Amino acid sequence: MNSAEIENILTNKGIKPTANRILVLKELVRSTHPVNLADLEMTLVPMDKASIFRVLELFSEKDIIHVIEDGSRSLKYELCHGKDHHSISDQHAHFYCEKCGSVYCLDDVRLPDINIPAEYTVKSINLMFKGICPKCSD
Amino acid sequence: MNSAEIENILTNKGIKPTANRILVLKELVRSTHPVNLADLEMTLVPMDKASIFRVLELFSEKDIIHVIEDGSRSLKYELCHGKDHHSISDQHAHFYCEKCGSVYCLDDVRLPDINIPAEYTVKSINLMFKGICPKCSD
DNA sequence: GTTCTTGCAAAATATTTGCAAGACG
DNA sequence: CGTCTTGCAAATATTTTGCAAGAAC
Repeated sequence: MNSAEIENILTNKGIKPTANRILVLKELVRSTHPVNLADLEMTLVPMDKASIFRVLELFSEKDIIHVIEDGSRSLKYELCHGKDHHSISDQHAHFYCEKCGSVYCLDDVRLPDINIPAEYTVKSINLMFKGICPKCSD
Repeated sequence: MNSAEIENILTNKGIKPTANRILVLKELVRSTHPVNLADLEMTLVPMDKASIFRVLELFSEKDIIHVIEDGSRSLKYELCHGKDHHSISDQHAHFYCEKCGSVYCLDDVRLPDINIPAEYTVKSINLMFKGICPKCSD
């Protein structure tokens, strides 16, 4: 994905494409795993933690990224993969390895049918499996 | 559930039933919603936060309780309901209200079929819906 | 010049550990 | 005694906010 495409995503969501926002989005596009704030802080060295945080907050509001709670005691962020970069159906399951701390996307695990009472307005879904990953069980 | 039964649960799991542990377990039995450390700290006033924490840690290891991450930025604890006070199938979905912070147990939502690769050892599952609860959408 | 964005510093929130005193057997 | 448990205090880890300087338009 080139810079023009990155900027398009932002503009389409009504976000002004500042340098910092492009940096963060580029990094999220590049990432194959969900990443946390500390990860991004290391990758985007010139940028301040608080600024990264605020960009992520913005992206989350605008449904560009998903926020994942994997039990590692730190939030992880991941690009939405949906065509319009957001939909509940886009949300997929994750596997958190309790040993190495890696998070894997389990694209093949279907989210369950949502048969919860209509009075509940569902905005997002998090399905998290925890245990030991293949690498660590060797 | 009376004190003898509470003590039995502990003894059956190989846990010495100290006064503190009985206190915490009783409170968890009484709770209809998952509770966090701060909740327990208020309910069990004479008891120290660190001690509660360590009891919860122990209970979690011994599969007496589930630890739930609902996105509220604080862990919630809930008694396992399984016959033997633990099984993955016992784990059910939860709904977190982003407005009032309540967590509801959605006993009717089935966990999805676990068709993830066999190389992954699944130890626990967290299925979390987030949005607005009936009370808050009125 | 008014609004939006950024960096620095620090606050706020939660979790987790060190250690010595006390309980238990 | 020796081990396990507890309370107090403090360390850690992360997220989140206040504020002033700077950039954008």
